[in-house]
Amino acid sequence: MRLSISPSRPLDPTAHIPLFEQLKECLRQDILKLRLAPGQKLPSEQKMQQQFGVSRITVRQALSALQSDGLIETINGKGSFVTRPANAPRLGMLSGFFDYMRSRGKVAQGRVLSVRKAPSSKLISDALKVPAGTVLTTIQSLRLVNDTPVTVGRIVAPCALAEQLLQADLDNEDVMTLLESDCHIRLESTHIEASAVTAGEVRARQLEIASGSPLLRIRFVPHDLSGKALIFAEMYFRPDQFSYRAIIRR
Amino acid sequence: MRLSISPSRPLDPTAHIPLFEQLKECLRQDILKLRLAPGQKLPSEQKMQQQFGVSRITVRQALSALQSDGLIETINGKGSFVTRPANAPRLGMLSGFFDYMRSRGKVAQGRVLSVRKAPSSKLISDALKVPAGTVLTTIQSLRLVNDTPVTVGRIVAPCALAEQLLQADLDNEDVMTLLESDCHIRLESTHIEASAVTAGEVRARQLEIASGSPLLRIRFVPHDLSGKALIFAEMYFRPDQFSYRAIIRR
DNA sequence: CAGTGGTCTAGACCACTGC
DNA sequence: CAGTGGTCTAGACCACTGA
Repeated sequence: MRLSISPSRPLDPTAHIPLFEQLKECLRQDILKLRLAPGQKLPSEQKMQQQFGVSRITVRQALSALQSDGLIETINGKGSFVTRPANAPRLGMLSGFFDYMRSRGKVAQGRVLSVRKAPSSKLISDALKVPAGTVLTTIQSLRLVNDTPVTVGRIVAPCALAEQLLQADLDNEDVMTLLESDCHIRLESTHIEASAVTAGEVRARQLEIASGSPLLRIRFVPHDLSGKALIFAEMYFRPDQFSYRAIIRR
Repeated sequence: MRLSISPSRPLDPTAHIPLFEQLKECLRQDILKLRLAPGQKLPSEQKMQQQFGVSRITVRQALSALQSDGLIETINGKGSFVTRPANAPRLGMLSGFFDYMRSRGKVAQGRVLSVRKAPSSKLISDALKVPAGTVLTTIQSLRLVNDTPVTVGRIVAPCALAEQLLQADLDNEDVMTLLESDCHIRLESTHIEASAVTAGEVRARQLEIASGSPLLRIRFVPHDLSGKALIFAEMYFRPDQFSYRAIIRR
């Protein structure tokens, strides 16, 4: 049996970095690099004391920090476990469009309209912090609830990531959920911008409303734990069918 | 010298509640009830050890919990201090409308249009969790940036709180900021709903746009640390002048 | 029952602050 | 310099889990 943890004694008491920080960072890397997979049990506190040659309080200090970062959860009498990305708190309602609708007994469906590769515009390369003109994949999609169109939008992502998303169940799950569950990415924060626009000819037809109607536009850019922007998503909502809700803490 | 803390020995080792929890709750109450004012220094860890008869680690466990709740901040070599509400992290951009505009070199002004008392509608009594028909005060206001109208909206609040807000500088500061700084309320979370609507005659005239233009509507309901809803605010923004931005973590 | 995390103690050394 | 928080140790007892 091998609960793999990096080298048994990576800690350097002479460094100017606290031991518990070193231990935390060590475990953090194990988790991010999937050496410790989601759901997996960490070694017991006693094991870590011996393995790293530190006191229990130091071990617990590291675990406590990881816990408040949402990377692990500890259960009394059982142990500490790597959290599954899907367990992470919801990023506003946006990550739960499908969940939200389904929980209200509505039938939600998605449909990919088109997939294209093209050099990125300035708006998007700024948001994703890639050089202007980088070739990115754009996925256009439509979502319906009870056969009524609710939102059209696009996801712009690096081609490799877009491939992964397209192989996943983009028709029945939210992008944010897929990033976590299928792409094994842990989201740290999401930048959101909300505005209102007038529906043009194309979007009006897609959403089955009169051209000139108001639409709620939401752009969101999720970032992973290292702070990297992952995708640029832009959705246009029929305001009579959906409003965006979020709870912002502190 | 009197660094007042509730009774010197409120802790009950025989209770089924951890000592650090009891100490935390004790300090928390002191802070919420303003026995410890914002900015004030807490007794040193050593003092608290003696005063409450617990070990230093237990004291630190309580302080650490208060710190992650945002109630205190500790500074090496100086001590722990009650955070000033204004120091609390911003609740999205909404709490910083004026700050945001000013930081971009724009001149932002507010203007109270009207103040009225009336029984609350269902929408609002649901949001504030007060009985339907409770008499509340509604404050209508307009905000301009560089003499261009940007947003009209209303704040609905219990009459006592509305009085406090009206006596404060509602023309130059955000409601959320005033709740913290002038009303000494600590905000814990804010529920936000964003949608898009068509400007009617009245709002179109107020915002100096064509009737029928799209408007961004944002409703927000801030809650204090005890979970009580404080006010109901609804703002209509000209989307060409302002878009709502927020960062949602984890 | 053994293994696990939850809580707590007493005591130590260090780095930082301000006088 | 004294006072403060930051880190760390060794050891203890408890409550919870699962075989």
